[in-house]
Amino acid sequence: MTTEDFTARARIRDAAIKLFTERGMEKTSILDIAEAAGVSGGLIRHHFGSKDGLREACDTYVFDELLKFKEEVLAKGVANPGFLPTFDARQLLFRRYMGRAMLDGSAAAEAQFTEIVDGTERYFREQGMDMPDPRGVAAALAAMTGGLMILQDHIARALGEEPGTHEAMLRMSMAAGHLFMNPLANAEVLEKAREALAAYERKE
Amino acid sequence: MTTEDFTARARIRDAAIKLFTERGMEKTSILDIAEAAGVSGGLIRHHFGSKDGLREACDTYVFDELLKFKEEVLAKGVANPGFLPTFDARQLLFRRYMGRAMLDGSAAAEAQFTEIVDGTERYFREQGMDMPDPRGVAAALAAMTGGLMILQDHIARALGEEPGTHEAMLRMSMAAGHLFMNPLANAEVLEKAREALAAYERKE
DNA sequence: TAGTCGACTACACGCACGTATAGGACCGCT
DNA sequence: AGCGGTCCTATACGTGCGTGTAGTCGACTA
Repeated sequence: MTTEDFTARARIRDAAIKLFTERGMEKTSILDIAEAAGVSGGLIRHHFGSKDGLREACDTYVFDELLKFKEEVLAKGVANPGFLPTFDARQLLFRRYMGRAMLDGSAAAEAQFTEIVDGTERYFREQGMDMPDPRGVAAALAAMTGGLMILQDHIARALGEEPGTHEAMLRMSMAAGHLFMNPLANAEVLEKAREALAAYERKE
Repeated sequence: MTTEDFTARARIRDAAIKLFTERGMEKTSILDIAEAAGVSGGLIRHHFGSKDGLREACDTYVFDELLKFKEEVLAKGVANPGFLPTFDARQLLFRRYMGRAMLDGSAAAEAQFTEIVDGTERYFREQGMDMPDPRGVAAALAAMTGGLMILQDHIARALGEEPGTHEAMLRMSMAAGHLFMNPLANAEVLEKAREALAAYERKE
């Protein structure tokens, strides 16, 4: 966290990121953002040209911030492949934003996804991890962690926890960690999955 | 697949599910759906009352269809816990629809998520699988598979495959299968994750 | 033939929202 | 003082879209 930025432009951007994340792009009007940022609607146009311009600015900002954080972590020597639990509220928000942005089809979000996959694949190879399709696994992993981010409120609700709370995040992270560190399927289930796949192959 | 339903009502519902899934609820107008279904906009209102009514109808329909499929699978004696690969196009569409619906915050989608978590947790217990927080793991698993569904186009793109094709789905499924059946982290990474978590715990 | 009912269309209303414009307040410069 | 530029507000415009209404057509009933 550098020095706080209290300019109207920054306030608008932050409010937009928050509201876009919570409600989605379409359900958030410029006036909503203006109100949340304590400015007039016109000022948003002045600074960002249009709603789409604001969205692009948010995309690249979030993208850059996440990249910065990643480099920071790497500089510390922690070989973080992207799936370790992170609790920083700001970063959680940004990851969620990216999740939504991917659904709305933003260029920056697509680039971000590819970037994550690239990095994870590289990590797999550097660690000398043995798997049949490293890039495929990296992509699946990125989507899964994306699902955790995007659906975190639903997870909390299903667990009877208050969404966004410390407890909910902790429990989710521990559960995800468990999944990543323990094989889920036993031999029997594995065999059934193989059969199902083979049946499909035969049919088409 | 039972006998096809070619009534205007069914055509509207199917078109709505398709467009809602592809573009999202907000970006799809009633007129778009009407055109896709080959009817007038007014007829949608006649049958479903409002756009929200149409959305609810879609929700419950998709919900029911997925439930039917699940029962079908269970009747066949396949102990499918919900994370085995499924390639049926219709079902894939429905799962994706649910993923989007969860983000838009629909009551039916929330119920569906909880239902999946319930079923998965029950499965864990029936199989006697040993884990510290079965419900937490079930919820995380549901969110992860949800992420795979929702972000499947991005996965395909990152893999250089055409979205929605046989190859893309197969590769994604195999990769996901690999993740579920093999521990991802080695002892070193595991230790680092623990440290990160402990550091967070100390701070807050 | 007359009457009713559901399926369906055409069309107009009203509102919300993105966009555009004009102008005021404040600041730095000469 | 005068001037230009930037930040910011207030307000008006256009339009896309959900909604409401009126009305047509065909099937069924008596």
